[in-house]
Amino acid sequence: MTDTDSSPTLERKRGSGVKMVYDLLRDEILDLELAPGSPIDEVQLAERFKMSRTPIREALVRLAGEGLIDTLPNRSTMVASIDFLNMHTFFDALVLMYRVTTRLAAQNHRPEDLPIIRGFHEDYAAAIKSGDALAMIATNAAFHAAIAEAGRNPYFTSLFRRLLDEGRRILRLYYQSYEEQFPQRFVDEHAEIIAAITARDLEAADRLGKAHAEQIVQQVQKLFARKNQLDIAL
Amino acid sequence: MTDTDSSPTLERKRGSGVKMVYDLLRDEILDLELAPGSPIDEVQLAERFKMSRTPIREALVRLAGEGLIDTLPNRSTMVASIDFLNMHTFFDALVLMYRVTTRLAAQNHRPEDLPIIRGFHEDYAAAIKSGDALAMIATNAAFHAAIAEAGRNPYFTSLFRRLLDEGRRILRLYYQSYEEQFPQRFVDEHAEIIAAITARDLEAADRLGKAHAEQIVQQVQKLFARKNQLDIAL
DNA sequence: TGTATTTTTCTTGTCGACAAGTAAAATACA
DNA sequence: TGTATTTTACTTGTCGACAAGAAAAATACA
Repeated sequence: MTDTDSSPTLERKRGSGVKMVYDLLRDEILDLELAPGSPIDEVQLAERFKMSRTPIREALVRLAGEGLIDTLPNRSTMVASIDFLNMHTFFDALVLMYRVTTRLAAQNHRPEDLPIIRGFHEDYAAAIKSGDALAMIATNAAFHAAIAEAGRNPYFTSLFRRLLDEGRRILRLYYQSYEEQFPQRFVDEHAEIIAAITARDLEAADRLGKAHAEQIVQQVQKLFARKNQLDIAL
Repeated sequence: MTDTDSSPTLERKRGSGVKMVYDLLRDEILDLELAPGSPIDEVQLAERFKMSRTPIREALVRLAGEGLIDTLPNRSTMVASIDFLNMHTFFDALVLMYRVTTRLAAQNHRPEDLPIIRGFHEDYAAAIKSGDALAMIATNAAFHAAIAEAGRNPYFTSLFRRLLDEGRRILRLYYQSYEEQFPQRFVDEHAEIIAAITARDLEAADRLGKAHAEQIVQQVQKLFARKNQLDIAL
């Protein structure tokens, strides 16, 4: 039974290997299961996934293209480090994309987009209630990604997704050490944003998106400052 | 002499093959030497560059990551087509990035950035004078990319580069059929932008960047409309 | 003991070959 | 002649093996 079901070698469809490796490594990187700077070994991955190095390599090339891993030619490849010194450039880009995607969603959304957005909104509220930090991070990102999709500008959406990914890493960094809650206020702000989008109120969506983004940035900076303080104290 | 110098097979350094293929294909795609939708054959490229399919493949994966080629699994891979229907999303993103990068350059540039920007400005003026459409397109993109670099936000810079690439393709599309000149006005606007950046005048840089971008968008839309008119007439 | 040089080891980059999957061509059939 | 089915041809995806480059280890030398 288990023999035929989970056959040890190959029961994989032809191009699915790379996607599987790509998705899994991506998640492990974003959840900090693979620490920034930690080495990535091709043969090790090949053994782990029971496939040759070729598809592994393809997945790594893709991850490198998105800046999630760094490659030193002829030497090693490792998980991209988090650039604390230039964190402000990240915040700048994040705030602007929150604004733009929310505004565009108010302008371009279609009726069928709203239930999807509301669904993630409820997931987020549930995550807040349960106090599951990882779920908060993930559902918040999904909520805003859905809004961006409704804005229907693939250039903004792809940059925004990249920023949300990077944000997932950064938040994970803090929420693994400190049991901190996202304030309830964020849930209310999400509700306001949905209302502005539904009403097609561009200016309100813009303003709320900006304010919400700045709240989140402040929250992260507060954690950042406190962590530094503790680090110095220890 | 020529035998040892240009030895027919391998005198290539170890990781340089992919880069060469990547750069060359990228240029051919952006200059429309490879038409959108035209097929890309791996073995053909392997023969052309006298290397195995592996490095070719890696270059293609990278190009696919940047959206320059589309891959149909198990079937074919071809040059990405230009999406005329959603051109406005491209223009929206382009205008915003012009604004943001120009503003940030006014804020964050260092003294050593200015000569580089001025250099591309002169190249652009020369291209306008000589009437070389391709050089106009290339030097204009280089000018604004340099400004973006001076703004020192890698997230904006990378999106902006992607947009400038796509713009290079679109402009190339029109300037191959119509011998049109970029107006002299663009040169003057470039000079104003440099002045605003040098003076660290954020608001002026923002305003000029936006106005300049909208000028360019208008220019393209004018060509676009005229082409459609001609297409209908024929 | 400390430094320079050689050797070894380990990782990545490239290759040629084969297998899987798809589209086109050829064949069979009505 | 027109359609369904089989066969062929061609392209991509994967594999195992080998070669090049760089770091680490070992050796030689002062």
